[in-house]
Amino acid sequence: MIRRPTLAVVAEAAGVSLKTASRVLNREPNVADATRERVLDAATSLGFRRNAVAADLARGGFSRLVGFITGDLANEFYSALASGIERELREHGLQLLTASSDEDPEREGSLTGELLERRVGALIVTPAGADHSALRGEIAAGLTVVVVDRPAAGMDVDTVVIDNRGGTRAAVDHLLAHGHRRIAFVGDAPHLWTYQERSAEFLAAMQDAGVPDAERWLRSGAHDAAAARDLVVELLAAPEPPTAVLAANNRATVGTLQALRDASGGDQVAVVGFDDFELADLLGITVVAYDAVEMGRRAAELAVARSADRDRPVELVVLPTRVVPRGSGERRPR
Amino acid sequence: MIRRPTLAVVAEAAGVSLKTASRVLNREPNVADATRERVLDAATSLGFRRNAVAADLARGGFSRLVGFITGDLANEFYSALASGIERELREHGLQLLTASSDEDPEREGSLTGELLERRVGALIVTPAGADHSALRGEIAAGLTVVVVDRPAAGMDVDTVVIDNRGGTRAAVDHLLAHGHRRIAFVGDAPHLWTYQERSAEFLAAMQDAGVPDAERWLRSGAHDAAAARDLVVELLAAPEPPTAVLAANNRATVGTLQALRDASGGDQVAVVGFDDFELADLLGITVVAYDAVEMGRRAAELAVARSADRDRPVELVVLPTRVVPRGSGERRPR
DNA sequence: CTGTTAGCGCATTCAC
DNA sequence: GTGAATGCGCTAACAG
Repeated sequence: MIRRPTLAVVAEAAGVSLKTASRVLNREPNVADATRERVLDAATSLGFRRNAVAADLARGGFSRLVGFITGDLANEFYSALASGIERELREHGLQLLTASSDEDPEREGSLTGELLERRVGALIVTPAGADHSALRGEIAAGLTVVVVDRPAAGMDVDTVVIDNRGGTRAAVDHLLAHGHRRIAFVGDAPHLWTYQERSAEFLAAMQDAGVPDAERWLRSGAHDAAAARDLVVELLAAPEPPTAVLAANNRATVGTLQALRDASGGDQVAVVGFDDFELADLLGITVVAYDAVEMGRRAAELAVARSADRDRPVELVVLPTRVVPRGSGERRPR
Repeated sequence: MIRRPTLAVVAEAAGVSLKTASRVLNREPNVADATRERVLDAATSLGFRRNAVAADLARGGFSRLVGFITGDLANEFYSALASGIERELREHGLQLLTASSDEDPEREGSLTGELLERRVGALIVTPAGADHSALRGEIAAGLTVVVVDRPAAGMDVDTVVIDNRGGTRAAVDHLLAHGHRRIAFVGDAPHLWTYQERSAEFLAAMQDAGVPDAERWLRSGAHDAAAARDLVVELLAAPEPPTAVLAANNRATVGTLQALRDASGGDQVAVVGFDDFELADLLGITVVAYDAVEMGRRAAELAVARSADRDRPVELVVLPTRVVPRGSGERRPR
């Protein structure tokens, strides 16, 4: 285990002071070309590599790391976010530190702590719980926090979300335009902000279309595909079965498709899913799509901007969605 | 922007020396209970948070960070890896630093540099290129490197891969057992180690089965779904069209399915895909499956083990695969 | 059980 | 253009 050369060693080898070596390696001006080259030569021949840990400590304040606390890295939505975040950070010479909360508020809290110990310059969070008192204190202490996917209740921070209401409205209108009236909404946990937004807009759109009591076809609890399937099976067996289903997220879509595959006449039921997925094209599933990578990129952008200017106004970025027709959403009721 | 209290401040508030405060906060023994409590009280009331940057520097050597260089974080395979890695690292008090190489060897090199500056204790890499000269030097200098998914040519490091040959053999045998002889293999870029393993075993298995000239049905270049589709379309139009297709990765599987959907009689062709995917179940696609999260976990485990014992023998972990029959692989030739 | 003395590797004054 | 001195916040020997 060889010891890495330090700046001091490089400086000595080049016959200059530590500070001059530091200037060269940080590309600072006011160094004679000859000196610069001597230092550079010494550095490469010694295999010097700067120590970012020491540099960050010396500089004081924050490190050049940004933390990302996500619900579940293995979920394709969150990994798309991470990908966009990482790409944008890199442009600014920042590195990404990721951590999974497993959607557990308590874990989210302890992860926040660990990342803060690392003195991250900013924290990008997909809030799991409702209580962010810990974070609030940190923000007061100067921490940059950006929230993605869902707003953090009661916190005045930069936020990036998609246009949940617009997407839902467009999906419902799409189905209405194809002649459907009995449209079901299959959503996940009622306490999620995205559920609330989407379900509320669903009801509003139905009401605007003159369909009374749309609550009949409103279901929640589809936190996974199996639960969604059960909900759809039950809907189909009810007195007034829906002729179309709006699945409120990608897991709900999978469950819906499973239920329809198994049901007699299931292939007659129209389906629109929220969230695009790779095989939707192959399966011919109409979806409400948006760009998750861009979402991450924008979040990172906001984090960088606020770190540079703590006094800028808090921003709320709402990304557009669009309906992508692929067949399943264009079936007409019989 | 408030200044965080340091250990020294906490110590003073508690009326003890810096070192004693350090002992308490690091849960070291040999501190009187009364003292311990005084320090803890001071720490919490001051809102103290240890500075991991300073701690790592003082400890010297490496930081408590582990780097992961992946091909593309947005790809579900890599994000599953990342998820497994992160989970295992957390158990050991380590944090994960992720970076995407975009499968570009040059980028892989510069990312390696950046992570090393951060003094990561270990590097987990999905090697993009063939040249790892930079890494080799670092390993000599004491860096722990673990390689996942594909071995790094000419480097004697801990490695985690799946049983590509066994999986391929099982898939071919599965198709043979269902009566197929004209089996096609649709693989991605020929320079990829996984391609070489899988294609070689495909040919060997065919030969063992007494099918001559299986090269007729061997294709490469399916780096994305569109390319795979073209390859399959061409295969089906040839004089001796295959009655079954073994798609060598998840993108190839998608392309194959697209081609079969569009071809007349395509629904007669059997399909087995390498790599499982969420909707394979719904689509009834038989696949060669394995556990990518576990793969990441094992890699992290190896990284931790080697960091603790630099002299342990280099390990090669080969994870099992299994054929999951779902219908598409059980069709018999007509 | 507790405190003192030195650094870790670098950046940052301020001189020269 | 260049350098000497000082400190970032903490850990690590040693002493007491």
